This record gives sequence, C-alpha cells and structure tokens, in this order.
Amino acid sequence: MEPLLIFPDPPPPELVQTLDMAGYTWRAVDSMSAATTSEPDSGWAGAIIMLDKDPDAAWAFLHAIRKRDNPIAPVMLMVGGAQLADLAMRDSLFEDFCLTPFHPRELEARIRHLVWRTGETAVAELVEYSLLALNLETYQATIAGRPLDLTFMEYELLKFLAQHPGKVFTREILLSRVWGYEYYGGARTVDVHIRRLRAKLGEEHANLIDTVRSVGYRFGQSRWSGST
Amino acid sequence: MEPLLIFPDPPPPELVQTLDMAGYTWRAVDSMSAATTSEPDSGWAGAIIMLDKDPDAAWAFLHAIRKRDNPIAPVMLMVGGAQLADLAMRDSLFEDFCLTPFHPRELEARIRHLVWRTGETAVAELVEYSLLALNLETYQATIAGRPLDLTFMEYELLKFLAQHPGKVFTREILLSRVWGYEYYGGARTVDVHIRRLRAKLGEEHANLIDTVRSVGYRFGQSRWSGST
DNA sequence: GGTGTTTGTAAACGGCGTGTGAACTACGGG
DNA sequence: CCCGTAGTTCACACGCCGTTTACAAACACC
Repeated sequence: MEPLLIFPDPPPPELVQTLDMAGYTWRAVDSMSAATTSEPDSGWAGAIIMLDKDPDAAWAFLHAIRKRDNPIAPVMLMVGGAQLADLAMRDSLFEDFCLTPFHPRELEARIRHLVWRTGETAVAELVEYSLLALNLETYQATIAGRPLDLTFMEYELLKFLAQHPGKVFTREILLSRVWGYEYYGGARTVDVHIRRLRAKLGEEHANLIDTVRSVGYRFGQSRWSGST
Repeated sequence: MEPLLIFPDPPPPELVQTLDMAGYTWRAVDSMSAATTSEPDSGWAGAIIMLDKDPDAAWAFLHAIRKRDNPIAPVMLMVGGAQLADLAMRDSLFEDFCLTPFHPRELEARIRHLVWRTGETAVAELVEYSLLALNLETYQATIAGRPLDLTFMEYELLKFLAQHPGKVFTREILLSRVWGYEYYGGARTVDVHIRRLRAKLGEEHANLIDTVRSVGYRFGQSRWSGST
C-alpha cells in the first residue's frame, strides 16, 4: 500500500509507534517541496498533519497540498482541544481529525476507517491488466505508470482487447466490434493499428498483444500457468 | 434543517445539552419502527447512536437503518474506548465515531463536519482547481488571483467542467448538461465557447482544458497518478 | 430606437489521425 | 530448398475533426 504523508518532520514518537504497530508505511516531510519530491509514483495514501505544535506552518502546508493539481486526500488532522474552534470554516481541507494527546487505538481506528472510505468512493471506471491501466472516464492510459499518448482508434482497440484478456479475436470480429458493425474495410487496417499499439506500449510490453497465426490477435495471458 | 435521529430514548443528558447548545434539532427513538413513524417528510439529517450502554441493541438498530430502502446517513457512533475493536469490519455502517465520555466541543465539531460534508456533495458554493477559483454565489471567477470576466454561458460551461475535473465529456453531453436537456443546436457551438474560454484563461492556463480528439473535452488532471 | 454585448452558426483553414497499397520478412509444408 | 501464405513494416494521401475567423441574430442597457 502507498505510504502516508506526515507533517512535520520529525513526527512525535507516539504517532510513529502507532503507525508502525498498525502496519502503515509513512514518510515525514517538512515542506511542500519535500512532499512533492519524495512522493511515490503511485501517490500518497493520505496525510496526517500535526496541528498542535506550529499551527500556522501546518495550515499553510495543508493549504498547499489541497490546492495543487492532484490534491492529497484523505487528510487527518491532529489537534489540541483548544484548537477545535479553528476547524470551523475549514471543513473542506480535511476529512477527519483526532484530539491530542490521542488514544493509540482511537487513531488506529480512525485511519483504518479513513483509508477504507477512500477505497470505497474511488469508483472510477478502470480497466487494468498487469501494468496497463485505462481510465475510461478520462480517456487516459498508462503502462507501468508512464502515460500513453494514444489516438482515438488506438484507445478503442486497446480498450476492447484489455476488456477481454486471453481471448482471441479475428480481424473481422475486431473490425465489427471496434470499428462498427457496418464497417467495410480491409483487414490490414487491424494489423497496422496493432503495430502502432505495440510501438507505443514499448519494447518491454509489446508482447502484451500476441499474434495467433492464421487466426487473429490475443491480449495478455500469453503463457497460462501450469502444465499441458 | 432536518432533525437528527438519536438512539436510544432517552439519550444521555450531556448529549442533549451539546446538541441543544449547538442549535441542532433532534428526536430520540428506541426502535426501528419508531424511527420510521416519527421520520419527517424531508427525512433525517443523520443519526447519532450510543453504542456504550446496550451494544447489541445498538448494533441491531444500526443494521436496520442502514439496510432499509433509504439508508440513513451520515451516522455518528458514540463508543467507549473498550469497544473500539468492535468497529473493525463494520466500516460500511457509519461515517464517524466519537469516544465516550466525550468533549462537548469535539462532538460539536464532528457533527458540524459531518453535516457539512453531506451538504458538500450536494451543493458546493465554491469550486477550486489548481489556480482557478469559481465563486458560485457571486458568479465571479479568478485565475491565479486575476479576475476573469466571463459571460453567462462561459461561466456555466467552465463551472460544469471544473466540477468534474479529469472527466471527458462529448459535445452532446455538454450541450445537454450545460445548455439544457432539450437544446437542439450544432456541436460547433461547444467548440467556440471552449475557444473563448481558453482565450480568457490566458496562454499560460489555456491548457487547463484538454482536447480529446474525436471524443470531446477534458478539464484539468493532465497528469494522473495511479489511484484517487 | 440606438448601441454594445452575448450567443449561435457558417465557412475557410490546417493538422494529423486513419486507411490502404506495396514491399519486406517470417513461418511452415512439401 | 522452394514456394505459398500470413504478418510486419513503411510511406503516403485522403479526409475527418478541431481551430479560427467572421458574421448575424438575440438580448440588454441606456
């Protein structure tokens, strides 16, 4: 799982202990730039921000990570009882908070609930296979984290293939299912698009699309595990 | 505002006092049938469930209000420290919890945040993305602090796009969702408005609106990291 | 009624996505 | 080893699609 972002650095030892005991990975940072540079490719699972030591710096940091292009969510605030009034009018900046000093089991329960909730709401229509990911809502594709710049037909073809991994399709089937039922065109069209897809997937992933001689093309599951 | 549903009846006096002080209306019930019969036409704003006195009855009641046709949400649980372990594996039944005995100001802050969050999903008065900010109440827009002089349609279009960052919309969808469901007009209308928006956003921010060739347009989220 | 703004449509322009033909290569059978 | 079949690769031209400009209709504000 992706690590949690902690502010500031170093975090209080009781927080570290609670997170480690619960099995979370985390990285503490002291500035917005540090949060960006140390961000893993898969992004942050969320953020925990200590608000009780240096409130002004913490609020500034919180604003920064929520106003950037990919806002970090969810955010858990650690606040002292006297700071509760400061939370009003800033509801949009955090998802949950926990009073300090905190009960380790309470914080653990809150983080678990928070992480669970984001996993629930992330319902973006995705097609994933191995290192390939297609986001059907945004029409974006990535292979091993690297963005793929696909044209419309390339995207449609790859989407169809990735939605039926392991299955073999003849060129005629692909023409009718991807291009359209009444499409009249040469079978070579498919070949060329397959070729362009393999080129954009890169040499190390071109084998995601197999050629089945005298039949057609198959996506993924090139080698089925086991014998026979 | 709609009343809060409290379980059980009668609720502990300190809870009543906190709710009354904060200005919330509420009704306490002791059974699922009572919750149904005393439900106002506009429904419940949410539920607060005391889990510390009779846990079994509380869990049964919680299950009931979450499994019916119109599940009540959000739900706040009041739990003793020794019951924290019971929350695991039941994340789908509640939105937030508060330890008992509770800090009145903490509970007030939690309820406010919870109610705000549910209102947020329905109507947001402010839309922000990166350097763009739209104030839906005053019909004002700014990019990087600089005011944008947008016409009505430009504002509506930008608002709709900014409310769904990353998502791709076809011209037909945009025409129906922004212009109106029974609007009958050429798809070129969208193009021109997109063009005018990009011009007003300025050269350095024109790329906030991406063109997805032969599909439609997308706002923001040019780079995407794995999840969220 | 006059003037300026907003909004929708039409048409010209330009780029690049797309399909096709042909050359080249790989594979398999006789 | 040859030959036929099938897949790959390359190059190029057509045409679609988005951009841009221009203009007319609708509207608002004096």
